[in-house]
Amino acid sequence: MDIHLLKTFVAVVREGTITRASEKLFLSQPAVSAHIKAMEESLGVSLFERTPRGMFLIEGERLLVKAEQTLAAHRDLLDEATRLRGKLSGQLKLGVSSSTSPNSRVTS
Amino acid sequence: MDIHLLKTFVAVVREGTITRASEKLFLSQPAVSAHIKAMEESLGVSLFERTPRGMFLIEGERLLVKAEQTLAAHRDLLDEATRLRGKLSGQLKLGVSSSTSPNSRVTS
DNA sequence: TAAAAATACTCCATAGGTATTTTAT
DNA sequence: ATAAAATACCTATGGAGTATTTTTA
Repeated sequence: MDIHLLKTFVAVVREGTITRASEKLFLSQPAVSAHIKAMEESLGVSLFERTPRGMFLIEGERLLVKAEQTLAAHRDLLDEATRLRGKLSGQLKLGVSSSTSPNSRVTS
Repeated sequence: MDIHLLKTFVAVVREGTITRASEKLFLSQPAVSAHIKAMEESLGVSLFERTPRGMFLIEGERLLVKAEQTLAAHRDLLDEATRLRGKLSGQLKLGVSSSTSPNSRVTS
């Protein structure tokens, strides 16, 4: 499962409609619809009640919490990577290396 | 980022070589190699020291912990989904629904 | 009937596999 | 020389978009 599915899930719950969520996420409406469908299928659970007014979570409060926790942990991971990037930079081949030795790694 | 990348990352750290990790993960060696590469690129950090003996984490203990925490949170999410599945089953259209009303949803 | 979601379709990017080459002790 | 990683190449699947249809209060 991709982290993006979780982001979409949370966005749809928050926004209440797939259409509004798709705007916030800068995705098309069908893409968001597909995310939700993929998530429901991979989890084996119908998550939402579909109505002409939008999407309503079925019994999914805890699932929402777990999704948010997973996203938070992933954000922490990214933050840690940023920390590392600062710490190690200079010894890495970042982006365009102008004829740098291919062996530019951490030596200690 | 896909959860699978994190699983691969953790497996490579644990096993010490991409080759052994690939066996545990039931993936080809190049697939695992690509996972690591993708992860390093998306994070912008070189995670491993490559040697003919295997892969060694560079300064990545905390990153490993964060990856494990994210995986744990995701596992919790899956568990919660299983719980929900049990709770809601019977009122869901699962697999082959033999001429069931399309309105078979939770009513309360 | 009107808003919202789902479907159909097309296209391209990506993921994974096998085979091979490169690397570094 | 050897175990391990990286690369090359190919194929198939999936993800995203636009356009359209279906749904239901």
